[in-house]
Amino acid sequence: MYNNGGDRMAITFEVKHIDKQTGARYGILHTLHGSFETPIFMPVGTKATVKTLDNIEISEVSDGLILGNTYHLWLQPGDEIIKNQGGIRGFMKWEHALLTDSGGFQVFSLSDIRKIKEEGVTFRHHKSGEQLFMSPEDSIRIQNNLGADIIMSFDECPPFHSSYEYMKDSVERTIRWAERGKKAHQNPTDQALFGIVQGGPHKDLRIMCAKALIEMDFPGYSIGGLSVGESKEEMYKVLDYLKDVMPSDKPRYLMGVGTPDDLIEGVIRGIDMFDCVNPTRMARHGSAMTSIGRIVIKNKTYESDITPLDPNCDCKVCQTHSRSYLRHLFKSEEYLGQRLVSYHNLYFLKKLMKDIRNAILEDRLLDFKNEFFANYYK
RNA sequence: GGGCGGGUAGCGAAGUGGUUAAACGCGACAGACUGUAACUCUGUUCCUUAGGGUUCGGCGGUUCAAAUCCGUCCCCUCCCA
Repeated sequence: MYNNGGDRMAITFEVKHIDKQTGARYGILHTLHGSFETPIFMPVGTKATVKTLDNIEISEVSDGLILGNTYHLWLQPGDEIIKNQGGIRGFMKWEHALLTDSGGFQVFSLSDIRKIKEEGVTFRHHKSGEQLFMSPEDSIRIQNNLGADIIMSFDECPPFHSSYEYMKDSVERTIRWAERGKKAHQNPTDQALFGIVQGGPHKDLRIMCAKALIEMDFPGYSIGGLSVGESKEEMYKVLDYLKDVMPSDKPRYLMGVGTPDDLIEGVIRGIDMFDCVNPTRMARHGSAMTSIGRIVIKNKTYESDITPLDPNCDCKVCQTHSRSYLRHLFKSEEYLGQRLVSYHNLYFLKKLMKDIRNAILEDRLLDFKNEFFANYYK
């Protein structure tokens, strides 16, 4: 259908409606394993598991598109093993769509145990200490083996407040790596490779990076290097810089963002796709996302509270269990607590994205935002 | 009845004369968490009107100074009768 050249495309993207109040986009993202309404939130399943949940539950609390991670699956169990079982989809028996991150984020999160060179990144294995090396070509090769519908360029995710000189060098290298990755990509008709825009807080570097990637013509573009410790204002500013630079007919993916307020603000700034570990990590640490704000379910105040986690939620956890019971599960270190709150948090974001999409279709996203924040604190 | 060891903050447990309100662990109470090195990490945890005050089974001593030394009493473990 929308495939430029006549060849099969791994993904196609249609923008169906633009919200008159904010300019936010409603669209459909077609993959070979399902079509998805956007804006969409994608739960993170780093090691081919959305922590604590099984596939049925993941299906219930996602729209059918989840993440895996190149670096972690490369180390364990190894991408060849996964390839031989039909990729991540066959390996974990996930019937829907997948996206893999390239390992670029680990260049940031594992910064103490890695070295960056033009050729690629040397890591020290975080458990064994063994020397590892990943080039942009390696990352793509591994992602070809993992077989996700959407894959990412190998980038450097630099600290947000690196010096301008460092950031410029880093961005230029990330662009070269994107080019190398694109050349190494073996099956672009099955897997859509996205370029990742870096540049920290700098408008000129962000725009330069975006333009260079657009020149290479990727089927979608990611925005990286955000939600790494900078303020929300700084993050929103970067999105504003890029809003009119990024191609309007390609999906825009804001990597690593997933607080309710950031999702709304991101959508308003033209973002179509999000992922984040926040809902599941917070859940495992005993915090719930609710329509009135964050609830730390471990707190003593919920000891005898027989109301549901979120009184406005219709998920099975809120329909069944009390805050008192959930708090008890956490205080007594029972795994079920982590599972139930993970389920609820993802459901909450799924519902939020649904509400956002409806608001866009009805040209009232700004009203929706104001209503949402009227009840929501923190 | 005799002998040994012991009683330290909510619990466990260091400390055997002087920066010791007392290590550390657990528990408790808070906080953090945004492309997952994460069931992880951080802080507080005798009282306080924040100046101080009162502590290491009880009472009484020694000393400039005691959880630490001495006497005595109470309680606990184990062993012998």
